[in-house]
Amino acid sequence: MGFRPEARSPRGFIDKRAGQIAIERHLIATVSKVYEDFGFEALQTPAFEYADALGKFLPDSDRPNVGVFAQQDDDEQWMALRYDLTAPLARFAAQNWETLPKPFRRYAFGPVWRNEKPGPGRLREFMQCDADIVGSDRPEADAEMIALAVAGYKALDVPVRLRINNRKLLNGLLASLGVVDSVQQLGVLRAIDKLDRFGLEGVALLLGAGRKDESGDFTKGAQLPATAIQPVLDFVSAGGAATRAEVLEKLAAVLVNSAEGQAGLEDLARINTAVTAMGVAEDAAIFDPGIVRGLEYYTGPVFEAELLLQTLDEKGNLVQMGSVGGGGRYDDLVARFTGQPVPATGFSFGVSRLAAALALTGTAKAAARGPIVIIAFSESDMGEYFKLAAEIRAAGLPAEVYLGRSGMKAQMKYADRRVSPAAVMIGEDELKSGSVTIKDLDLGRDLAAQISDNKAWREGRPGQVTLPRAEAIKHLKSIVESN
RNA sequence: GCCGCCUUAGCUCACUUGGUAGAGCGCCAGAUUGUGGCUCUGGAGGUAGCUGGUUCGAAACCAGCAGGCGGUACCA
Repeated sequence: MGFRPEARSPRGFIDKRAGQIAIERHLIATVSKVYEDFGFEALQTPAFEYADALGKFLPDSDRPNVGVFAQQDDDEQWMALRYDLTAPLARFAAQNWETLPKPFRRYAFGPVWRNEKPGPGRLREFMQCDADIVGSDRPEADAEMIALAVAGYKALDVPVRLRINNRKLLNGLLASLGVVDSVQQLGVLRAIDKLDRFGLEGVALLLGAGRKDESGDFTKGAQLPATAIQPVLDFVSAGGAATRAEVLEKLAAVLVNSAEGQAGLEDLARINTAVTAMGVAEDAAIFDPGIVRGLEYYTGPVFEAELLLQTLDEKGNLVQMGSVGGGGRYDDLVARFTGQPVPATGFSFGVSRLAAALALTGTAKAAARGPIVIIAFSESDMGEYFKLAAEIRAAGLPAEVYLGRSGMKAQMKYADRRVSPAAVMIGEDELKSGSVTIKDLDLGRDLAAQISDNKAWREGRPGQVTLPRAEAIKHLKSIVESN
């Protein structure tokens, strides 16, 4: 033999087995149903888009794969795998704008790819499930995204708190403090975004000179003067109030001399009225001025879904999951294509992260049961086995004939490993008497817990019955239905 | 991208300051002509991440690279 490749998946990419797939499918099906209930139509767009359609992270010939996975088509045009579902929607909406019913409400799910450093809970290929409204500038459209998200997590039975902010508040704050330099503005927003990780003290350092982290690395701050730092801290601290209306009152006091801030508060007030009308509880969706999200992308209200479950890894360490969904208003995305301003707002469920979190917490246990396994005794009787398999399948139960070449013991082990409900034996004895032997593997496992002697275990044949061939299907059904 | 730690069997890890590798778990088989688990017995499986250097001799010491973990930056 020559070169042998190492069997491994590329970093940041994972294999998903039956259990994980079942969880993801459940999540997507449940969320899709909620989206459809809210009047969103399904849309599927390709994995690849022309790179210029994906937005500002354009690959160029020097650095084609920064952030995205890109390649050149044979006509030399750059194509890239989509990094979210929103950019393809903007492209689709622009391309079909004349004929679409407006406002256009669509949902979509599927994998997205990001070419960046992977980490726990951060893969380079992951699943999203999005709903967006294109063509409505009403705050009530944002309110509906919030109600939709809350309904989605509720349908999934996942405890989540939605945190809501408005970019206009942040812009108003910056304006009232006289922060006009765009680099400094970004610095302030990034500092605020770190609130949940570094606390008020950490944010204060990042707003000022800068902060040194545990590894000794120094992060340069936004260089705000001390007189400007305190108002920012006051602003982000205003989220502590009990109700949405109370948070708005506190923020109004901080933002008195800012027109844009007042406009942002007006948006949030109308959102509050609408979500309250839709029955969204105060603790399910809160206003939190510390939420920032994607810079230079969102233009109005922004949302982030925080998982309220503590997730532990195999070693019992607390896992920092990050947000399990988010969204907001992005009024400039479609305009990139058409030149016409088109307001839009949306929400995205982080399906892969949710699935990972649920798998870790055991909330969704992967009960991936195998098929009924028909033991293969002899070459000459294979026809009998397949005949029975067909009958079992016709009765609506998954079944397979063992197709390896190992002996009886290995076949039982195989059925055990597949987590099969039952093994079926048609050997010489059964053929002669027109019977079948069926072993209930779950029952056998339970009975075995009380048997330590191997001989008793083998000869006792726990969970096993031999009965007339005609009764096989009925018995198998009762076994499957009992677990 | 930057900082720190790490890399030995499929997995988790040992190998007293350099003398060419071991355990547990897992896997396969037998004890048990047609029976999962337990127990016992046996077996397979390693170029010690890669490349180069120091040395009579390197898994161990040094350098570079790759990969992993943690932090940080970025995150549409």
